[in-house]
Amino acid sequence: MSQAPTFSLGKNPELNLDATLTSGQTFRWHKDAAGRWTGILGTQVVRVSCVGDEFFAQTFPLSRDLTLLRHYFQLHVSLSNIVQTFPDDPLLRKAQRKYFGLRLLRQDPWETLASFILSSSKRIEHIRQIVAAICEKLGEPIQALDDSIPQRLFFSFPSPVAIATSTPKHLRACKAGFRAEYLWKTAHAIVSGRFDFTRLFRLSYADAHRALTTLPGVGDKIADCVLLFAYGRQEAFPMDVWIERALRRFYFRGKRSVSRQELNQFRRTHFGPWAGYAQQYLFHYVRSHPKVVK
DNA sequence: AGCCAGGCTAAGA
DNA sequence: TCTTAGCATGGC
Repeated sequence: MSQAPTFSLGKNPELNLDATLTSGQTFRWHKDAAGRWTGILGTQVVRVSCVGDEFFAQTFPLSRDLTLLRHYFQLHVSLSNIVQTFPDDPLLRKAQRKYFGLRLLRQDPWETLASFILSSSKRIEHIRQIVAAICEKLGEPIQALDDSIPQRLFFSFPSPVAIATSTPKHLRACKAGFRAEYLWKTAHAIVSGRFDFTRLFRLSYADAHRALTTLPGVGDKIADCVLLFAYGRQEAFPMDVWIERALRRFYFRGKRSVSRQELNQFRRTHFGPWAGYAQQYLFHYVRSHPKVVK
């Protein structure tokens, strides 16, 4: 058998694969002993790595068109320009210094929506387990016929139809718990045409956010995750327990009496035009250094 | 053993 | 309009 060729996507010093792929925006990438990352984009298995400043990729089956990867990693986006717009405070300075190269991905809307419905009140490691189980049970098998891939069988992310024609009971067998009914009902809303997530691209942030929260299992936080990680809406600032702790501790001196509404007002105004990016740096930093907020 | 996790929903104040 | 119990599950 053969080995797939490796393509260069050029030099990019603004790409930190480890930070990007472990920062809780995506749940299906795996790192091998050589430091390469393997993931699934649609029905294609891809393997990426950085050597020095150079970004390399292999695709299975072979594809010479790397447009998909460039789009997924948003390689045209200048991180240094973005980081410049962040407010200047000690926490953000530390986060961006330590994890510079952390990029927001542009992921598939349905996979992002479904994954984050499954994410609620779960640790990232466990979200990965649930998503993996759902893909194995309901996704389509993908063969990566290449000698250099140890695990040759992968699975696509199950379509809305696949989820909808499954059952909540089946989804619970994937350890989805109480999120099973949410995912199943949301899949039905999409299959039936009651909800069209391609339409969201043309809506304002506020309207898209409102539309998403009509879905079962999707509230303010998950809507923001979907808008940020799949639709590229930089205003979205997902506030989970970690971000909330960080805001209270570092921007309100740990004052307990700060209301939720004050925090909302703050996150919408303080972080500038790339607030979503700032949020991702904060999140990854405090989650990697839990003691600074606990 | 008890607590917590990239929350949401519905009931009650 | 705002708070809060309840909801599965696994890891520490």
